[in-house]
Amino acid sequence: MKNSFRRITKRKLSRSIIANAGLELVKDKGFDSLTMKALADKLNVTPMAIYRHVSDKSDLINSVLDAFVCDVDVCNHEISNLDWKEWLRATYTNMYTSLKGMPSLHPYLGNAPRFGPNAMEVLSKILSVLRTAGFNQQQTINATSSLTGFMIGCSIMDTAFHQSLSKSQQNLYIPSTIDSGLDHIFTALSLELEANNKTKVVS
Amino acid sequence: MKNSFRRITKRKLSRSIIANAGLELVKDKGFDSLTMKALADKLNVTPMAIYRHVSDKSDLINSVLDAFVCDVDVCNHEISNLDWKEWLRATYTNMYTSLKGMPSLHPYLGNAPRFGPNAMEVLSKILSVLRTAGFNQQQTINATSSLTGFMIGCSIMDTAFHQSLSKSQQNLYIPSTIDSGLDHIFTALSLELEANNKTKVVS
DNA sequence: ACCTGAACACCGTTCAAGT
DNA sequence: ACCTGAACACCGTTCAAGT
Repeated sequence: MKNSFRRITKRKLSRSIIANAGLELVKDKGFDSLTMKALADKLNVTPMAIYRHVSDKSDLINSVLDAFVCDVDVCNHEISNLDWKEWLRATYTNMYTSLKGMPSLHPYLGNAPRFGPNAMEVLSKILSVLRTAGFNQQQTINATSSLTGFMIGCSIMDTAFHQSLSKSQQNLYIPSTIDSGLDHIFTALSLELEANNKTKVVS
Repeated sequence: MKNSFRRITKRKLSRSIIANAGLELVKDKGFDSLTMKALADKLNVTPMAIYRHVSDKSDLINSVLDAFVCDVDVCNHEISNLDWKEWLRATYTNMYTSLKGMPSLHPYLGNAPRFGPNAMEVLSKILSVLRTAGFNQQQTINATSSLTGFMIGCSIMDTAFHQSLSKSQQNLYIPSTIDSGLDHIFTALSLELEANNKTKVVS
């Protein structure tokens, strides 16, 4: 009785509760609003209470980013039903769309964030899809780097491009979707895979 | 006499002097060291003197970024001597190498920076090379977006990837150069161009 | 173990004042 | 026109103290 009471009243905070509250804050009021004080107010605690669960602000940001990855759930489509290309297209398009919808997170991406557990899970799924498709280890790393780099850069660039053009240029600019770039990469990856299969038959 | 005296003693500051001092500060002491106070100390003025030439901190950052673009001079190779692919490869490799060498600038890239005059000059050169090569307007925009997005994303990712792997994984990880990704994109662009030329011949 | 309260050094930015 | 000096609200973070 006494124990269950303490279990309820204590431990109001946890790393994941903090991360999700932080994500909500960024969602609602943007990048700059994620401060220790604002987050503490949202959680009805003192700013210092947060430091019991995250080591510092950059640790907080990393866990918010990982909460975001978990939230958008980019890999919710079945692997088995699609070939590698379609699966990757769906996955990266999901990521891209999610990121574009949340430009407040962009500033964090440049800060060499550490991949959290959720991001790592997505990453390992991508790697395994590529390996299963027939790419060797180095090709898999290169492909993942190309795709991920392109997806992130593209979502950042689209925003930057648009802001940089003068008023008169803005109606000229048709924002590029991520599709054409993915087409570029997939075309090249397919060729790479064909070459792999040929040398396999020969040897 | 009096006028020339005033011209020398006054106007110690200018937008470009401030931008270059800011760039030096970031170069030497990293991202976090670019504060109004530190910059003012470097220039031997009061923090407030800077506000006469830049409107606020984000304006300062944009001008520092543009000073960086000017500094690295990515387009110093001749257009005429190379075909479009080689010229673009050289340009984007230059940018990538410069950015990798200055991770302190990465955080700014996520902040949807406004392209300054120097960046705009580079951008227009790239666009013109693609148009001259035979791409239509939409293809040119798509290609530029692919290449630039990939280049930026790749330099950010490489750093993030490396930091995220555990110690035991780190020796497994071979950092992907930008080359393979550019290969991917160029392969696809070449196919696109071939298709363009075919339809031209037909019509 | 978990949270609070007071304090610290620093940040960007404002305003009125000097020359 | 260009720069200074003092002040303001806010930031992340520390430390010792409470329960």
